[in-house]
Amino acid sequence: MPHDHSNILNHVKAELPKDELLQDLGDLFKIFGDTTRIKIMYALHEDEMCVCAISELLGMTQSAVSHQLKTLKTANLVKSRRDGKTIYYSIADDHVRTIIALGFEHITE
Amino acid sequence: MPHDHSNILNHVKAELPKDELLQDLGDLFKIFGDTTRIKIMYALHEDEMCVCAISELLGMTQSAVSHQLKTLKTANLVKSRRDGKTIYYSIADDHVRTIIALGFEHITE
DNA sequence: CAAACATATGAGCAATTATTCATATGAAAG
DNA sequence: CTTTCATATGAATAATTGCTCATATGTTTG
Repeated sequence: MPHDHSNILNHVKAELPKDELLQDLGDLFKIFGDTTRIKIMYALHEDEMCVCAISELLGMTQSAVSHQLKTLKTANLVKSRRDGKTIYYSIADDHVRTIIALGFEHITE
Repeated sequence: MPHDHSNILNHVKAELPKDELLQDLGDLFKIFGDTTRIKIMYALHEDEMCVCAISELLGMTQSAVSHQLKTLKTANLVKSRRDGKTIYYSIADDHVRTIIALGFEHITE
């Protein structure tokens, strides 16, 4: 007879947030889970930058960077402002900085 | 003539961690970027659990759960101990809890 | 030692996704 | 109003990855 877990299961089930929320949480971290996007966020850590500066920094196509910036913006991780022809991107809020900093701590110990 | 970014670029380049580290950081978050793994980590939030309890909780194959637990363990996000036939998994360190909590904050505001 | 239980693992398939390429939009300059 | 610069976007491709299925490993019990 396989062993029983009803005690633990009932307890954990009560604590576990709704599926939809956990899905959103996964989707959020999925966005952090790409080197290009991490580099972009790290680059914007201190100051705003325009798209072509970012592509130059990363040695990547303007198109590729634009695609990723859109992903980041949709997730409210970066924001943008227009100044004439150029568009400047910057970090949307401090959660982004803190999450990255924590991740950094984890891998560098 | 395209506009120049040498000032910003020099500054940011100096601040940016090495590629390898940023890659590792992305790889770490990639692991948080899956609903199943998020659920597992959340379930282990308070207490340890054995593999079959986790699969029962998530309504997933033991095999699928085992595969994900391996991923989590390789990344030092969970640890395990054996007690007879069963193996209990638990959260490896507090970074995991904090990172999830921060992600939660970000999406629920 | 054989049977039952708990977990791990390898190969394969299906789905997701990051980049590229071509092109579109939008703004300033001449 | 045409050209140039800056950015955005859609479609297609290549690579990654989560799950399934079959099977292996490890542990206890009879």
